[in-house]
Amino acid sequence: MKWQDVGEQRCSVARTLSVIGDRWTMLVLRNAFMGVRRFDAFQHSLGVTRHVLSDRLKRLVEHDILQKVPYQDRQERFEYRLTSKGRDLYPVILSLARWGDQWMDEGQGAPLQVVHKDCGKVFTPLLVCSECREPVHTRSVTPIAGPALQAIGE
Amino acid sequence: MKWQDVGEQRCSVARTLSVIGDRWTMLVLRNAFMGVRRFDAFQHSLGVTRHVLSDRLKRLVEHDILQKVPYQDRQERFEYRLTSKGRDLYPVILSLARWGDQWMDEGQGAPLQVVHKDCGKVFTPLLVCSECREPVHTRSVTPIAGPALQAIGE
DNA sequence: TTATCGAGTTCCAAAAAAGAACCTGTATAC
DNA sequence: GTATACAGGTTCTTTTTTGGAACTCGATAA
Repeated sequence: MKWQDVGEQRCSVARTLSVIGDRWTMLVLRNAFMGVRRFDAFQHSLGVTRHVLSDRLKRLVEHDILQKVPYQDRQERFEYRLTSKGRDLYPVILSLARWGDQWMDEGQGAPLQVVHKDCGKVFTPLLVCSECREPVHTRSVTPIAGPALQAIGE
Repeated sequence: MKWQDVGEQRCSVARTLSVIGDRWTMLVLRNAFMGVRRFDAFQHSLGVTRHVLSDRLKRLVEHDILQKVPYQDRQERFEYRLTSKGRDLYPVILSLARWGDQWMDEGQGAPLQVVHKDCGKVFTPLLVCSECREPVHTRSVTPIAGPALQAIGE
């Protein structure tokens, strides 16, 4: 199967990955969350080739994850900002960071920590059930067919 | 920068992505969470080439995310099972699925829903602060240098 | 005896990424 | 008024990675 076809599967993970699942895109987003907005800033901070960066930014804009906003009049210059669709990827980035902190830290602890402004404490992100607010683990979950699958009788 | 070098950055997201951040690995893991364990089952369910699958499984085993477990004696056959390090990636997969449900559903709703056995309800995964249990958003978070960075005086 | 299965490996062509150089308007320095 | 810098790309060539299909290998079933 070609990678382009992955996005057409009836699976939300596959659809998501077809947009942001390539090598560099997620790192572009990480930097966007850290406040990076301009082409050259992305390029220097990531070390990705300009070619690939250009391509990825274009794709993120097409998918309305980033938005090109002009910041200069005389000569048109744009910066790339997260849209609400893009900001909504924060749990993904935080989950990746959390896992890296825990399993890839080489015994040194997290390189960055996050403070929750609302309560003022250093925290770790925790994935909980929206209904009972208890942490969710593999074993405590059962998948069932959702509306999109029920509709086609599967 | 070459992709191999990404894992050496002092960033947990980069380190994580250097292991699981390529096109197919995350889909392999999604299927592992759905109970897939054998080579051919992965291959058929994903449509990935055997070559790439073989390579990705090898890498996941090297990084102790999957474990090869023999399930047959006469001729050695193995199945791939998630280790605890691997199971700990569940929040990542759930976050990806959640985002896809919300933004890539083409108006049809989620293909799969998840039931939380502990409370018996269909839920959406929610990322909360480990300290105050309130949902975490981009704007309510401040990153600070963690132990690994403080140690080298940055 | 031939066929099949599971779990790969090998080979070749096609696609994508790396790396570097080049382009294009503006602005600023000399 | 020429030279240089800068932001934001594009073009080019080389290297890596995929995609696709065929082949291997030992064990078993028909």
